[in-house]
Amino acid sequence: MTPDRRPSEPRPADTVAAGRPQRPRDPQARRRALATAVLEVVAEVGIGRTTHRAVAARAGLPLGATTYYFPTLDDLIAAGLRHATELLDAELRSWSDRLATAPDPTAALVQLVAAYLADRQRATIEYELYLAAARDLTLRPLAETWLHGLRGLLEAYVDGADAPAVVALLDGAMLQALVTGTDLDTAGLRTAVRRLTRRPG
Amino acid sequence: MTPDRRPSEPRPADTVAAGRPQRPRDPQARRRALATAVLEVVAEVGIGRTTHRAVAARAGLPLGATTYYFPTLDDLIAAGLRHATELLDAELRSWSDRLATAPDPTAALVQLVAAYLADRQRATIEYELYLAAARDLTLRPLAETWLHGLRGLLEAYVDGADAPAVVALLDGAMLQALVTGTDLDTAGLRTAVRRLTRRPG
DNA sequence: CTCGCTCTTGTACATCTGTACAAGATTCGT
DNA sequence: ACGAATCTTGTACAGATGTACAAGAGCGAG
Repeated sequence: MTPDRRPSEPRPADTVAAGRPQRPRDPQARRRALATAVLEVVAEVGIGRTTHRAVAARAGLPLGATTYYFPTLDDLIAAGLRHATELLDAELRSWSDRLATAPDPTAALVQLVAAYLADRQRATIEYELYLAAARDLTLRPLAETWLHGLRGLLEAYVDGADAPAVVALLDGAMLQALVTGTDLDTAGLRTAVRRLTRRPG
Repeated sequence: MTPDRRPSEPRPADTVAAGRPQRPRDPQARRRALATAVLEVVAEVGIGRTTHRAVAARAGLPLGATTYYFPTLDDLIAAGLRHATELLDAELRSWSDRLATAPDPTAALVQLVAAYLADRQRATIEYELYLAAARDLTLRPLAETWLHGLRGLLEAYVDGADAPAVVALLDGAMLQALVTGTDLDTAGLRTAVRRLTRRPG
């Protein structure tokens, strides 16, 4: 991963490449393209098998572009992570808007969860990154964005003390759906959420 | 991963190594040592970065031992997976015994979950494999062992229709504890489980 | 224009990886 | 005893990988 390298005196011009065609400059677009490509590669092969070359190929860019913008592989993956966090943030904001205008927030919430799972690939990436946070502290921000964001979202609708359990329930239900490849049991989930949020007599 | 290899005529004796000391033979022990080493390596670096050499080093065996018993890397990792499945099976059986004699099954269940999480490393591995099942069908058996095992376990104590929700809740709670590195909120989990299992009036 | 900066691309290379395999060591049936 | 099967270990090698870097292209300031 980070092999030792003995200091070598500057190599002589190894190769003289002839006049090269170049695509127009657009650093911002390249950064974005690389970040989203990271997520796609992670979705396919997992974080551990994500490589510079796979990302470059996926983004349709030469290998050198990856190391130019993200000097190290960790930087590259971190860029993907940052992008995922932004996507998640946006997702949570849209959930917030949706819930605010729903007549039955519980039903709407379960509906949102089901819709989220419809994009299997994206959900898989985010859960993979989420779980990887158990090992890699760099990934904690994503986990916290999700957990705290969802928890904060719920606190507008249910007793604050109940929110953690509801989040756990939803998280577990999503995890199971992903892992088994089955669809979410929306009806069951709705009644479970209602039970968790009904104030005890 | 599986590079093409042109058929090469048998290489001449590349090297002549002198008389080598050998450890006593014990194939079964080696298979076991390799399988558990796989799990340890997976816990540290994830499935994707698990290599023959890392496993061999962790098991204290020479590289050749890995390929002798498990010809391919997939075989090696599958062996770890099989081992994990057995561990999980045993764990579930022990839970079953424990619950059978508990005066308050709900409290006992939450206690078992907390105890399970005490071994962070092991829990992390199993959840990583669990989630990896979302991408890799080979890993489904582990996921199903856990899901169905736990669900079946619960059905002795709660209404069958409530079991899935309780499993989801517990799964989500464990995932969150792993991901955030915090301890389980056992009190909150107990009341949540009770709410999910209390028959509606 | 020309200098100097940023961006683009191709390529080099040390190291790691999966896997093959030869040469010994041990065990066991005969 | 002895030969075959099994196990152990070291080593080889082709390909993949992270990263460095040189050569060139585009572009703005003076």
